[in-house]
Amino acid sequence: MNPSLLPFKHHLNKVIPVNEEEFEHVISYFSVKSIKKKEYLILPSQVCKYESYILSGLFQTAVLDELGRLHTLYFPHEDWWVSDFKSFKTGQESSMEIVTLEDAVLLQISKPKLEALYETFPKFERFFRLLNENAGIALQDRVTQNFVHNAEKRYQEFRTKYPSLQNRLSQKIIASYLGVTPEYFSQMSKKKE
Amino acid sequence: MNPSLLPFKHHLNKVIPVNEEEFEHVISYFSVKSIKKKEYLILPSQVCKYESYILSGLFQTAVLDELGRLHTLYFPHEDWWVSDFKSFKTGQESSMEIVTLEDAVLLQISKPKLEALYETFPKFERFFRLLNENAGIALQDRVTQNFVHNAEKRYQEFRTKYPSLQNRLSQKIIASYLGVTPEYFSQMSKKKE
DNA sequence: CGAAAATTTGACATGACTCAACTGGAGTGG
DNA sequence: CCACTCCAGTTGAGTCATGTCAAATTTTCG
Repeated sequence: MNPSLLPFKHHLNKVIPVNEEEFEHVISYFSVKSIKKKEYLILPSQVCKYESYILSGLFQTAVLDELGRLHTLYFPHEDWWVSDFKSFKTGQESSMEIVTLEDAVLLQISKPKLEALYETFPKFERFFRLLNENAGIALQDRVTQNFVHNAEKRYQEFRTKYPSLQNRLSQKIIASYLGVTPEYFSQMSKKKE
Repeated sequence: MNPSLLPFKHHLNKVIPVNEEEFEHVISYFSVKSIKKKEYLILPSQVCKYESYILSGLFQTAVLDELGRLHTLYFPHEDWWVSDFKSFKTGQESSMEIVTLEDAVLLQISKPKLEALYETFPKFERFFRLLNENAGIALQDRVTQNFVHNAEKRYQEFRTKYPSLQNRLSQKIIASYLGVTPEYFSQMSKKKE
């Protein structure tokens, strides 16, 4: 087995036990893709054709409002998945953009392949069920946080939750995740020293 | 078969084909529960022990902030599910409250029963995977809406998305869903005539 | 080095909140 | 069936968190 795929094997094994033979079977449904910093994985009005496991790299998934402002939903990074799962599931055009913030390597699976994999390896159905459960919890937490805390507290929460991301992101981009303007974010940070 | 269970059978059949025998098998894992208006299905610091399909009724799922203000996440109603799925999945104490806004009848399944059902009827694994996908999409839409629209537009969206709920909810409760105070909501509605 | 982008700063604007007072049902007990 | 209470809803004055715009400064990176 290609040793660069090891993180993916560990990722699977954290959720469902997979032996060597099964792993070879699963991996045959995926393809490797490299993508450079500042390239787009998805642009609005494209259809999301893949679910992508991130071997390395960092992304920003964001939506654009009518005034041209970008709002960041999350920052998918190594050992997690990236896609517009609404567009992937429904086949509709995406309304979000996904851009690479650091050079990345992905393992991609298309929808037909994924559906075939569910049939040939039913454990994968469970794997994606559990993945979706976790994603749902994270999203619900995000809705809750935005309700319950002001921008300053949200920033604190962000720092304690994702300490490793803090120095990989510009202030402008963190502001767009917190839902405030870069100007306000600047004042806010200054105040706290 | 008890005809009052028909909506549940249709609900399943919309996602996975289930014949009569299979349906009898599935239903044997569930129990019926009736709950009166203003009763609590979950209170903060309780553990959520069931996933509940709603045969009839209307709920409010909400979180309380440090200032004692209630923020509504959603309004589960007939032909959908209600639970604190984070607490259900992890076994941790819930941080939300789920209260009945109208008399309700539920079909409940406990975690051990659900796990047994996944084993005896693997199609159910797929059913819950698809359910979770839809829930994730709905939650992501909610995060997006809150970013992109101000309170007034969010109210318009709410009305077009859930026309049937509008007259079943008080203004105070709608305000807590939109993330504004009842006072501000009142002014906002007045302005729009 | 030079251009473009990120960040900072300050003056001003506004969406939304707070608090308090008032109105008007809805439900309850006598 | 009235009197009473209790919420929901309304209104208005004052305030605060956050946004807007524009200019200055610093950083990034080709």
